[in-house]
Amino acid sequence: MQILEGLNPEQEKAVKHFKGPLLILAGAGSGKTRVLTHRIAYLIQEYRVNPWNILALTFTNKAAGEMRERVDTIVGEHAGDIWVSTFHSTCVRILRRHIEALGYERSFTIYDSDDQRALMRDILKYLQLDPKKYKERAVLSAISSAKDELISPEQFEMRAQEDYAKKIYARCYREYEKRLHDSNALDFDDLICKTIQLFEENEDILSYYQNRFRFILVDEYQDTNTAQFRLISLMANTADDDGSILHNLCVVGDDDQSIYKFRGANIYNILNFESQYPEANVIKLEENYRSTQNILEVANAVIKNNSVRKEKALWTEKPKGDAIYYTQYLNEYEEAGCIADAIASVVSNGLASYKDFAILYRTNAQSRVFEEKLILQNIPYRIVGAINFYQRREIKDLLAYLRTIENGLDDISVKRIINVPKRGIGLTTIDRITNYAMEHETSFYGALQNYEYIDGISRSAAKLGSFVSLIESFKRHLAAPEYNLEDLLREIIEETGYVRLLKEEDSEDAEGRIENIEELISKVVAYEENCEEEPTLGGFLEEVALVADIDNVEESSDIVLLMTLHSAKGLEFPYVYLTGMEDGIFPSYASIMDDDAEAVEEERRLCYVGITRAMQKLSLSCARCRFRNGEQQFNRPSRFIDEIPRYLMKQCGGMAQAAKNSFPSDKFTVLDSNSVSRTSSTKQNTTNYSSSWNPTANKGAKKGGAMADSTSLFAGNPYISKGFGKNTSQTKSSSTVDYTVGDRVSHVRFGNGTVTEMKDTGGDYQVTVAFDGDINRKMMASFAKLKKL
DNA sequence: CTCAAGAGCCTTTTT
DNA sequence: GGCTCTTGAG
Repeated sequence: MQILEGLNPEQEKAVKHFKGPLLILAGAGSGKTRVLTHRIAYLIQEYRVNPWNILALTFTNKAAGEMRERVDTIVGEHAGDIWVSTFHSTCVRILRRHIEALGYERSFTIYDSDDQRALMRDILKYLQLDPKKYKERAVLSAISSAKDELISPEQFEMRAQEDYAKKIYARCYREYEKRLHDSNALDFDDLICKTIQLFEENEDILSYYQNRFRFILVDEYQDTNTAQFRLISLMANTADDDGSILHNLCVVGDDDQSIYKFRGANIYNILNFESQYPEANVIKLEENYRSTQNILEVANAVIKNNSVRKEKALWTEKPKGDAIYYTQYLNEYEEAGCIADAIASVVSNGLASYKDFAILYRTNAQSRVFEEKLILQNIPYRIVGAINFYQRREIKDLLAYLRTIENGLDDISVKRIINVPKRGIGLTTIDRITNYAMEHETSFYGALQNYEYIDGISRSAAKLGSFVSLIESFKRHLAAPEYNLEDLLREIIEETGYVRLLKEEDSEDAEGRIENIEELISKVVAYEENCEEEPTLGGFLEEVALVADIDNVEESSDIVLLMTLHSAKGLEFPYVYLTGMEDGIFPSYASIMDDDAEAVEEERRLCYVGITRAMQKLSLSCARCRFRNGEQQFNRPSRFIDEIPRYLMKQCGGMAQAAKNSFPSDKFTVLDSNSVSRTSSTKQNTTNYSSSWNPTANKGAKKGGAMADSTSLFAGNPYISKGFGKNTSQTKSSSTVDYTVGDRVSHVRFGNGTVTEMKDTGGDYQVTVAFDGDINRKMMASFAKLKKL
């Protein structure tokens, strides 16, 4: 039997399982996608299940696409009938067919977080709430959590009891729901919730889908929230041939990789699966096919500190592999610089190519320094996440035109473009139109169409009129046969002068925007060409609304990837840099301060995810200080570093001495050069700092040699490379500072000032200077290069 | 109505 | 440090 070939006994058991609920606890790198795809193939070929009856759910389009591809190759014919897609796309597909039953039109718009914020801003203004006390984000996140837990505005209000703030939230929630409905729009959470509502209120529709999806498979089950669980359990209620009810539900997940609590993910969905479905089979996949033994040992050592988890231990038949590298740098610039150097060096030695590397960090804000240093080294890279292509201003503007054409009730989109590009329609006019719309219970665009009847806008009337006729002409043209979406988009750009105005700006910024717009045009063209059904404006907008940045990462391009740990889930790389390993960064300050002790456990799971991305080499790093929110911050190494057994780690970088001085009470003791050579017996001696740690020195090393291989990963510390020798602490010891509190000093950039404070931070001074002109600055003595006057 | 400068907030993570 | 929103002058 070909389908079972190459599977281990546990995997085979999972693939062969037929009816009834199945929980597969799949550790990182244990081949879960393989099990899912082979299981689908087995269902079809061995159990004669109609492909049409299979639904596979994932969280990202990328995961769905990969599964689709693999299923297609094993299943071959009729694979297209299998429904493989994300939760959100699945729901949109269902809603596009049936949403009229809920009082929406099929052309509904999907609001992203920017739209949600714009809408909430309007609402807070309308309810005349103090914007200092009630923040859009806070209100929206309360609403989102409520929706994830399937709590309606009415239930929310009841629960608020006498809590004043909660009652206000409840009012916002209710108004928000009303406005979404009036705008014929759904937010991300609604896609799931409205589908549930549809099923619960329409038994015929539900039973259609129950019959259709006789076998349901869910990937990354640990990330499902309460609503998603409800959705799945509603559908997975299939009447068997003998009339008995079956739950043909196969979920795959790893509780140790549950990292989306902030998005409502309920880890107890996976922890309690067996009590929800007492008849469930449970299979554990613990053999890892991805990482070396050392990497796995580190991962296990960290994750075992969590109390809320199912006991399991990953193992592998792979060799021990390299030690895990750990370096404490002076600051984030040194960290990024050394990593960039190291990558350049490994690649130029032909040991790996750019695409083998990933730089991971906790927050998107950390990416900038890496970007800077990679550019310096001419290393091709791509930052994943940060700003999604479709969130860029110029793209959202043009999409707002398209959305206005598709769904005129979408007030947020109409308001976005009514004065973009500038048409001389100001805030006062917009407010008047809004009021008119309220009074006459019509949409903003509806009011706009009646502009002649609105009081007090005489001066802008002509402008409003031409805006309306512009939109109407777009609509008319689109209705014409032979006229396609590309024509429409080009016409919008032409008629509004959007690109022309950008060209007149003649700035670098504008140039980038024009490039993005060209990219958008090609995305429209690609959609029209690849679309499986008849391409429509609604179809395009839907596709665009549901893509994540990670979905657009192409495997073929040879570039270094930079991304958050969250984005990295599900990916693997030969070389992984886990950066910013500092208490306060990772685990985040918020999680450390959280009343709920489980908050740090979630961070630890995130750390586990990061570690298990690495196939061959894993490097951990932190910085003693870094800039955050405009000021310098000092952090001790992450508590997760403490949790890693020392014998697995190879301490790198010349900061050993400084680190020791700086954190004498830390549990983690920095290795000295002797213990480095002792613990790294599997490798050649690497204690000769001055030669082997210098990336330029490595260029002369024999290609593929163990030394170049293992040491070049860390380019070490700039003081050494620059030839200062081993006495690192000398270069910034107190002896070089000839000023003290009260002295007048001068700085290259900030000019003259007076020293107001000096703190010994272990090997260096943190100096606070009051510069003339009322600027106070904290800086490190070793970098500030202050001159005594 | 538009533009420029200043204030304030932010940074935990995203479909 | 940077982005967005507010404020005030033209």
